[in-house]
Amino acid sequence: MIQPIQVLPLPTVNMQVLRASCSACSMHQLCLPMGLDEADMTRLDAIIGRRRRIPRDGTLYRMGDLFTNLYAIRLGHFKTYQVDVGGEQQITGFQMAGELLGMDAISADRHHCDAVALEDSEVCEIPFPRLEELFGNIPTLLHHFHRMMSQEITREQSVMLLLGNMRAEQRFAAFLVNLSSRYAARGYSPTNFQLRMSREEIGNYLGLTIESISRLLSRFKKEGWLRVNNREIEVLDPAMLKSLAAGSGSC
Amino acid sequence: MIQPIQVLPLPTVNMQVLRASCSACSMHQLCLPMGLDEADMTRLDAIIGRRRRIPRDGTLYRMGDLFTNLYAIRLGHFKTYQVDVGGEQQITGFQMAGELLGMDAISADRHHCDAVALEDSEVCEIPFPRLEELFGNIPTLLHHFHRMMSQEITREQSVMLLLGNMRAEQRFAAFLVNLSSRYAARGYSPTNFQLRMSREEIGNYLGLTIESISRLLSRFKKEGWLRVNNREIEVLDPAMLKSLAAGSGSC
DNA sequence: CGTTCTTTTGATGATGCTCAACTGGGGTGG
DNA sequence: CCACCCCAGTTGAGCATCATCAAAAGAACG
Repeated sequence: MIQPIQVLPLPTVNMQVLRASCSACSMHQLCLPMGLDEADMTRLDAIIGRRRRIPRDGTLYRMGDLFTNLYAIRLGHFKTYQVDVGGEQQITGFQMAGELLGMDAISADRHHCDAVALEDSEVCEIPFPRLEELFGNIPTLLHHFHRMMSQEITREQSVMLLLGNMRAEQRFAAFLVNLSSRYAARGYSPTNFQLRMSREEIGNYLGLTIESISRLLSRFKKEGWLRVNNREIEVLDPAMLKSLAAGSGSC
Repeated sequence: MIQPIQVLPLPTVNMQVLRASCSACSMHQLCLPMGLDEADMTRLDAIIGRRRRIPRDGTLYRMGDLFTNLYAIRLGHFKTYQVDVGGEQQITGFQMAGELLGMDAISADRHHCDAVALEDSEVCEIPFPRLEELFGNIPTLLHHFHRMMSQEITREQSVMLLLGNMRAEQRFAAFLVNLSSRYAARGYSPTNFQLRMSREEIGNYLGLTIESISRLLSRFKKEGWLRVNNREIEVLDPAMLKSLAAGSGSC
């Protein structure tokens, strides 16, 4: 991916103003501009104001913040989580490049969760009111936007299935299979990748404790299904993981 | 609600062709036409083809069915559930009048779950391609549609929080509080209502067993927080339920 | 090299599941 | 009308899974 050379005049952190361009972005086959022709992509580019860098552990938005933008992840990884009244956090998703953040905020005009970068990341800011104006003129864009929202709904339904019905082993296998396929869709190896999140974050997402995750990793390693080195994962037996995730663990 | 008098010429079940009219529907303040003026509501009415009756336990659509329509519930209650490879079902939601069914199907052009009526019900069929055409002309409608999809996303996130973080008692209290507030929004009593779903379905939804639900009901009754008679619920201590749902159960 | 945070591993225990028996209401047929 | 069945729900006893608590071992960082 070609990065324009930058001269940085004392940049305020997080506020790097770089022209975002969908046509030049390697993610445009997965992201919002999918399927647009040159002309329409230019019109989309015109409303995307700037790219914004978020450092590791930096917050993109917080629950309760006024909703003005959607964010397309251009680079890096994020987590989103809700905080309940008791202060407990529940991670509702891990997002990677090409995915859209903030769709849950449309309903109440305020963000419904926190979004935090798991590593140094970059997003494209998409002012939602201007995007809505574009919808009237580019039906393809609108349709694809609906697909992305719908996809978020089905993704969450799958997590509900996971949290409601699966045992620990199955949850964790499903988690790995999911990551694997998403990396594959981005042209990365489905068998060798880095976990960008801590054991604790994985556990939180899966409704398990950090200790359980650690034990599962150890066991999967011992069984020869994985090679594990800190956050470096090598999947040795993808078929086995898939069958575990499908629930045929004990059969 | 005024029902037009019908002469029924050997109606095929489920295929009752009745003109649906948003303007005459008591749910239009909650449903898709929310906020539309007379003229736009008429245009929406024009594309809504028919009302369809679904008897108790009748299937509105099945996972894998081609996606052609959204459905607005006019009357009655539904459940949606996913079936995993092992044949286990996970209920992903209970829907009531004024709510929209089928939004999860947009992403893949096929339904992603089954929708089944919990009692004799009626829906309005909304052909999605025609709705999309309308979006170009009625920005208010589009915006509200986005709010409804977004609301579904936040709803599911709350269920993830529930399934991932809460203990049984808290889950069940949250479930009751949720039902209560939805009935209130529809002008029904928030303290006296009928459960339309079985104990087993509640348990499935909450990631618990039927026995646990039964025990929780007995305990809530014993504590004096509820009066229970089969599926008839009377909430005696709404504040207590809310505080349980918020996680201050043991404090 | 020490400090701190993350992860691993072990021992113990509680929450909620499984299995089983029983109750009660509603419908059916004698 | 009553006997019976069937299904949904209730209640109890024992147990498994995963959480909790504790301690030690590795990484990461200055």
